[in-house]
Amino acid sequence: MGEKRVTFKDIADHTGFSKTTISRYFNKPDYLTPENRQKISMALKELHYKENKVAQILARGETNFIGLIVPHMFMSFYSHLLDRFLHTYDHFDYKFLVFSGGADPVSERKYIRELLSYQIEGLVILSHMIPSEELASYDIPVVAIEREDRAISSVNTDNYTGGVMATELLIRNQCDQLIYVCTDSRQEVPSYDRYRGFLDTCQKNGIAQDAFFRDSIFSYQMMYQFSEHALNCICNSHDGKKKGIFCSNDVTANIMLNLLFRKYGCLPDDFRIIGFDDSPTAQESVLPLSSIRQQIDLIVAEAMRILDSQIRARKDDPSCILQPKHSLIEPQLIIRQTTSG
Amino acid sequence: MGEKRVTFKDIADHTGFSKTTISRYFNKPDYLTPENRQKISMALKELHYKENKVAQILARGETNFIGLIVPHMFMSFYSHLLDRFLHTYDHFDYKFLVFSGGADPVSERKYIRELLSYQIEGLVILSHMIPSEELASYDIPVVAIEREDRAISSVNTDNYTGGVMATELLIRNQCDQLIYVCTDSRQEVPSYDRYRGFLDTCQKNGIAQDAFFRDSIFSYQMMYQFSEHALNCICNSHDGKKKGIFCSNDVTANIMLNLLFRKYGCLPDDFRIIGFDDSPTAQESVLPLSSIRQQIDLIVAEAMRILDSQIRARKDDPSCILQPKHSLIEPQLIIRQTTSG
DNA sequence: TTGTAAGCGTTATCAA
DNA sequence: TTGATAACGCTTACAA
Repeated sequence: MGEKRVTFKDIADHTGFSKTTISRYFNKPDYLTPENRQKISMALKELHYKENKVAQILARGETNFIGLIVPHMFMSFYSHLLDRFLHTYDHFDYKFLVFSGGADPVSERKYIRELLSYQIEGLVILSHMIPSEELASYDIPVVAIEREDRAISSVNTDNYTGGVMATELLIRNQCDQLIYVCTDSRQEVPSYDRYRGFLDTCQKNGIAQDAFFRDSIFSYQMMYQFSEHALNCICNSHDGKKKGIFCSNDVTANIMLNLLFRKYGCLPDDFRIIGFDDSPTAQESVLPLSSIRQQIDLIVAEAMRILDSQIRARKDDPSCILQPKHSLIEPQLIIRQTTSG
Repeated sequence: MGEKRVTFKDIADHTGFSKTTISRYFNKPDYLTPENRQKISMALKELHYKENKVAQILARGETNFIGLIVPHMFMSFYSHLLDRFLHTYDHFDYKFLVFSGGADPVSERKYIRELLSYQIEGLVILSHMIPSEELASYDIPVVAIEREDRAISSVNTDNYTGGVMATELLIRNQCDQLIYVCTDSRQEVPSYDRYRGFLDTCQKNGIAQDAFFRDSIFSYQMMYQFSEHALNCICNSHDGKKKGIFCSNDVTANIMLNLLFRKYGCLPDDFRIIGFDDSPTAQESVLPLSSIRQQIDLIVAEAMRILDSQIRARKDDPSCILQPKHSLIEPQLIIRQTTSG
């Protein structure tokens, strides 16, 4: 209980070596003779030495900290991403200082200032509060995922292709009226490309299309109401047609499916639905939902590749300029029971 | 680009004060005259000073780091907890170093060693890999949530009461055959108390009961298969009775509900279902699921209260003994459409 | 192969 | 109200 901290000095005194030699035991063990290594090793155990990386940081000027800001964790997309980032520790040895997004830019700036004061070497940003130009101005490597990324590096799903895949599947399902339902109407967000892919594909195939956008959705309740409203409109406007609904996320798709299921006890033949993300919701819904999978493992791997290479570049040449890199990851079409083949 | 780090020394040189005075500007501003404060403030801006908390840690011996180990983030319970913990930053100023659980105790021990080397002042542990006795031996404040907690502090939902609530609701629904379906059979886990509450309530009311346990479930697929198997058994064994199914989590309950819905197009009248956690799944399922809510906000608030008080106690008296505290948080009965009143 | 001594950027203790 | 000076625990030239 309450033992004083054991330091290199204590080990040095106990073994008769200098602090330097103890340091070398950890960093350049080859310089020591096996016997001396043995001696030090014993002393470390006897005195219950515990290493202190804070001191090491100060001396070396490297923290191996990466800051990570998620907007929230209620969308499984974000928690899944976070999980994968944390697991990169096994490869990269970066430790993650994590913040869950503020309600406003002010508190998020506070988070970032705090992160910088801990000398983070890079930042992963999933939240949308701060414009990329400001993030770039902090002059550390930053990589964004599925958010506005004009001035910073980013990794995103190839949303356009995802939109095309979903739309083509609905067309193969003989739908003659396609509808895009979206819970975020901002054009600067990468996911807006899903709509572009949808539109182009409808046009190319000469299929009628319709779309519902809604902004500022902060809760499941809001999403439910919006979906219900959209579905009512769809039923009223496109009666008699075979309707293919493409939702910008699985939660919305699931709500649509549930509404139909409660009404008809099944997915009626004149409806086809596909979601986006391939989140757990997609397989857990009453009828497993077709979806466009975002390959989160690949997204994270690529994000870390970019971040790590920029961090290394900075260590070689602290004044080097950080060129934003933008990577796209292929989506995957996941066909389940709300569409056929 | 590539500016050298600006330190107190630079500010001191620039203003003609000493480093000490600059430090005081931040920590004891009252000692300075307003004019001098002004001068320093200007200099900080001109030179673009950025504070360095790593140096501060070393000098002060306080990190304000809390380590946090989640088992994974695929169960929304954990990601929700994590989200709430991160948000306590606004009250407590603790920063969280987060690890997502290892596959085995060996890698998890590595995480803990790393955390300790960063001089964390406390540990929140949600994963199950390391026995509490070992965690206690690290001699820093530790608080566990919904895991084995013999030797460490913990905050848990009052699972027994939760079990009673669920069971009583099913009885009020005129069920005459109750079934508990559980995806974790370890008796040392707090959630086992749900079963005890279930059993006692069945006995007290003289209602027939049955139970299905399965261990080592690592994926949705396994959970699905287990649920399907259990439901088949239930249908075969208890035909003609009104069956009240109490699932140890909402995901299992949702699977059961989906299986019934696909078969019958509705929840048949001789079935009632209730889950546990009140996770998003519960409201998103085809028929909104009744559930026992774990009050995550309260759990986290209480966990931080315990942790913070032990951390403070340790600062006053580094040799003080850490008495494990165990708190229970009341669950809430959430009645939705898979049970009535 | 090992040691000396000067950092790293703060804070704490005294003294003025 | 301010300033020297010595920590904090480790790394890193440079020297031996």
